[in-house]
Amino acid sequence: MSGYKIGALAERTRTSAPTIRYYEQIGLLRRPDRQEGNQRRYGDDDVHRLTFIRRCREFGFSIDQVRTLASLVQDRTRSCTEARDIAQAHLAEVRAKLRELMALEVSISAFVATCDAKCVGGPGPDCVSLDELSMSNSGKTTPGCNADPGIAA
Amino acid sequence: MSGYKIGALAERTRTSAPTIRYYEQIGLLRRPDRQEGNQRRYGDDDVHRLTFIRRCREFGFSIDQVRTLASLVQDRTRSCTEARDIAQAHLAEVRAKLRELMALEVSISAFVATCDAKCVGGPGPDCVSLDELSMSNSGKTTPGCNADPGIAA
DNA sequence: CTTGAACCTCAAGTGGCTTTAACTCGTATG
DNA sequence: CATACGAGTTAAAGCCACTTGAGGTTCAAG
Repeated sequence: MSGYKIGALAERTRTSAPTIRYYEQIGLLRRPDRQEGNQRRYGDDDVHRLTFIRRCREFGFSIDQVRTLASLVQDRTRSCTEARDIAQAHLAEVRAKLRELMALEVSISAFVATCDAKCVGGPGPDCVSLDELSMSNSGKTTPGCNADPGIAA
Repeated sequence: MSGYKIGALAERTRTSAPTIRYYEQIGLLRRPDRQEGNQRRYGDDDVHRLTFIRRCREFGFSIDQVRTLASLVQDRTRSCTEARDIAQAHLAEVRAKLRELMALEVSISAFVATCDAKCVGGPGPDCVSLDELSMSNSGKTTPGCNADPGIAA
């Protein structure tokens, strides 16, 4: 009657069963009661907590950050400002990665454009686009790109 | 006289020595000659190839993609169009991730704003921002956010 | 000759799961 | 009642692209 099996919990939270077991293993989810036959049984509490966890993960928070955020939900005496600080730190990371990717977009689309311009008649030994990538020239990367892409994802 | 030791190669290509050994191990770099005493000796060819590899990696190409791109540099009969195709595929990935991150930025900054608005006087039991994340409501995520963030990085 | 930095190899750790293998359990049908 | 099948169980390995650590050797300077 009451209680979901792992498959039901997975479906409700758009998670996979192995992921749920993994979260249990790393202590992110509690170890649930077992029914006869050793199968896990979950309740609505678990649905809520896992929904929360998955949503945080979708937002790109690390497991460790999620761990902290989840503990804040429990402890109402801290909560909001601390959560905001974590979210703000994460926001800074997201924005940094965003800048990186935008620079990357410029570089790679420039590379593609160069290829198209120089090799119109198909492949040939005159192609220089690739060679330019192995030149240790002064900071300039792909022709037309002046952004430093930094370290990519 | 001629030949760089691994540290010199690392410095010239802004790589670490372990990474160079790792690239050798996975067959991305050739196995270099050894001097007396078993230390690796590299030449300018290696500097060029590794520069190329690192630049591709900075552009976010996977090791496998780099492997192909590097082989294209060797084989001039294919080269340009094939390289462009790889770059174009990668560009599509970068743009997809870019869209994801932009949606994420909106969601998280909305969350931070909610925290700031609702918990002006410091932490308290009235904070609801966190709770909203565990509600299994209809598609809406963080208040003020109507984008589907999808799967994060 | 001694020191200490740089080199060597091999193995394990990182994050966040996914996949595989080999097993048991629960239920529906013949 | 036998059996087939899906869903559950565990433990361990695999993924990516490195990084880190342990423990030993070589090289160049003083």
